[in-house]
Amino acid sequence: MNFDATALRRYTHVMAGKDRYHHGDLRNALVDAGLQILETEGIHALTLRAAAARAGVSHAAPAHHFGSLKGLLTALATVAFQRLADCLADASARADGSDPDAARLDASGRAYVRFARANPALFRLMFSGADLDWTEPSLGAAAEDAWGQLTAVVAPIALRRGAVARDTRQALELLVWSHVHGFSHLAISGQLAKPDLNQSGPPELPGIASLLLAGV
Amino acid sequence: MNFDATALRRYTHVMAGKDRYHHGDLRNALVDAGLQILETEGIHALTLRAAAARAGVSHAAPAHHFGSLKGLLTALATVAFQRLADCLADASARADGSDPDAARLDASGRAYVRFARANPALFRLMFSGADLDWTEPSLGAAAEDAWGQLTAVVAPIALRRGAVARDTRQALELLVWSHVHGFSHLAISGQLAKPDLNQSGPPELPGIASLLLAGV
DNA sequence: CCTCCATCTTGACGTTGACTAGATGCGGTT
DNA sequence: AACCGCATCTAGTCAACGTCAAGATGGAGG
Repeated sequence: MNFDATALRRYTHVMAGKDRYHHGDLRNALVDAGLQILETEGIHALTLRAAAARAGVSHAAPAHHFGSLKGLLTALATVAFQRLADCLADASARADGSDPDAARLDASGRAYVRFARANPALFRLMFSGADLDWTEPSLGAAAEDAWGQLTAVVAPIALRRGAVARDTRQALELLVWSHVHGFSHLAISGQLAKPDLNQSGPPELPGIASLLLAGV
Repeated sequence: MNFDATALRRYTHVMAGKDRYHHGDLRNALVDAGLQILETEGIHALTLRAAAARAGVSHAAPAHHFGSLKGLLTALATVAFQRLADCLADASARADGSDPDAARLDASGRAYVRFARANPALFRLMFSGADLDWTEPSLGAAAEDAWGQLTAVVAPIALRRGAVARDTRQALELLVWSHVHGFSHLAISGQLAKPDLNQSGPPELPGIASLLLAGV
C-alpha cells in the first residue's frame, strides 16, 4: 500500500489544523482531494486548482508533485486500479456456490460492475486512453494487478472447457473482460436506462460462467 | 439523412470561396469541422473556437446554433450514432456463411468494433455520459436506431436458444452488446496492447454466435 | 549554527466557454 | 420595388483554466 509512516504522521499533524508553509504530505493530500472531487462533482470539476484549493495550498503547488494535470490523473488512475484489484480479489475470495469456479467468476464479474457503478468518473478515467501517462510504471503495474485478478478466475473455467492452448485461454480471458467491461461502461453511460430494458427492474450483469460451461 | 438541398446549395456556394456575412449552412459546417477535429486532433482539440475557426466564422458564432459546447458534442454524437447504425445494417446485409444467423451476428459485432477503432474519439464521445444532452430527441432516436440494428441480429439466435420470454431475450441482447462494446472500448483504450496478448498478433473480437449456439 | 535545495507562493500569460451588445442581410409583407 | 422583422453573425469582455517563471520558506544534513 506504499505506506509511509513518517509522511502520514506529518500529514495527520497538518490535518489537525496547524498551517505550515511546507504541507508535509501534499502529494497524498492532492490525490485524496482529487478522488473526492471526482466522486462528488465529476471529472469536469477536477482541476489542478480545485485540488490545490481543497488541499489548502496555492494553485501552482500541484505542479511540483505531478508536473501537469496528466500527472495527477495518472496518480488517481493508479489508485483506482489498485482498488479495483482489491475489490476483485475480495469478491473472488468471498464467492460461494455449488460450483466454486463458476461462483468465483460470476462474483468477480459482479464486483467489477459494482466498482464501476460506485465510481463512475474514476472508472471512466482509468480507461480514458490518452489522458493518462502509461509510461508511468506504477500505473501499468496496478492495471496488471487488476487484469491478473480477472484472469485468475477465468483460468479454471478455461481448463474445464479444454482450453489448454495459450491462445484459446487468452481468448476466453478477453471474452470475459469484454463482457464485464462493456456492461460496466454501458451502465455508467446511462445506456441501460432505456425504458424497455427496465420493465423487469434495472438490468443485471448476465452471468457468463454458465454460458461458458454449457455442454461441458 | 436530413438532406436539405437549399441549405446545401448555399453551403457549397460559400465553400466555393465567396465570403459572406451569413454563412448559409453554418450548423452543418460546424458539425463537419467538429468531426474533422475529432478525427485528426482528438477530443481535447475540439473546442467551440477551433470549430468556428475551421468554419471561418467568429468565435461566438457556434453558440447561436448549439447553445454551448455540450450542444455541439450532442450534434456530433447524433451523427455518430447514425453512422454506427448504418455500419451495422451494412455489415448484417453483407454477411455470408453457412449459418446466416450466426454470420450476421458475428459480422455485426466485427463492424461495431471496426467503427470504434476507426473513430475512437467519436466512439468515446458517444458513450461519455454527462457530456451529452440526452434530452435532445434526435440523439436518443439515433442511439435507438443503432441499438435496434444490434437487437435485430440477436433475435434469431435468441429464438434458436428457446429464449421466447422478453426478459431472456433482452438478457441475450445485453450480453452481446456488452461483449462487443467492452471489446471496442478496451481496444481503443490501448488495453489490448499488452505484450502477452499480442504474441499471436493483435487480438480479434472473440466470436459470440458459436458460444451462444453451443449445445443447441 | 549555517547552508542547501526541495517545497510552496505569487504573479503572469495565453486559451477556453460563456455572456452581452451591436452589425448584417435574408425573406416575407406591403 | 421598398420596407422591415428577426435570425444570424461579429466584437468585446469576463472568470477560470493549465502552465511557466521567479522568489519566499524552512527542514535536513554538515
